[in-house]
Amino acid sequence: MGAELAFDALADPVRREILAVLAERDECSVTELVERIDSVGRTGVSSHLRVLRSSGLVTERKDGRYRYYSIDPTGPAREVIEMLHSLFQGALADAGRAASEATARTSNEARSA
Amino acid sequence: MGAELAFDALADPVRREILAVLAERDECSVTELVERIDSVGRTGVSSHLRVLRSSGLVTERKDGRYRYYSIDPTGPAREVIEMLHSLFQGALADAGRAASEATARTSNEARSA
DNA sequence: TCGATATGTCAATCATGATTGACCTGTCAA
DNA sequence: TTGACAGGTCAATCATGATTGACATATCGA
Repeated sequence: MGAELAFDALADPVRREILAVLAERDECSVTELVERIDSVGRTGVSSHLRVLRSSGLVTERKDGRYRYYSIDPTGPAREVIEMLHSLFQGALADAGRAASEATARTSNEARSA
Repeated sequence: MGAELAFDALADPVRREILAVLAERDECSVTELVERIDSVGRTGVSSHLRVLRSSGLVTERKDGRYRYYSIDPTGPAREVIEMLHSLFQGALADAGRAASEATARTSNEARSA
């Protein structure tokens, strides 16, 4: 449910760039973000922030005329990571088991870890 | 890099549905997938499989006239999960300290880093 | 060989989203 | 109060992608 919007939000490279900036700084005003992001202008950043906000990946704190954005890890972000684990970690376990069996039988390097 | 295509591939709900089917079955032919996926027709499934294939999230094994698809956890999938961790786990650690007693009832293996 | 099956590809259509300039609102500082 | 600043919203443009029917290719079975 929430993961739906989150996956969509994560698909855009500009939004991932915004998230990366927010990840290294604790909080960030919109102007700071605009200074950091070169690929789009202020309107674009604002538009992407709306998507990130409504997806639940970031939170907004209003203080005077500033709006401070920060990453919200308690929402769909966790859901997304758990979904990816359930999608890929099973096959990862299978691949690991198959690789160990293969290395046990024949010393053959088929997978690059 | 590889994660770029993977994030894009993961954004579509039909592709996530395909991945979910592949996650519960070990291998799957295209026809099996088409039977499982109702939202799009055979051409759509094939188109989505191409995106998933070129993103590195799935692998293809050809056998006669069948093509068996399976999840590839050794590629960008791992990269995506790691990137999401680096984006959200810092803030998650901060929030987790405050809610550590709340999450004590569920077994979390996130601490085994 | 011939027909049926499995699957990919192409072209066209259609919907969605990214980007931007212009404009509006609210807030601070003088 | 007024001007400057922070930020959102709107309408328009433009690019990208999702979907499908038609066609092509390859393989199996009779």
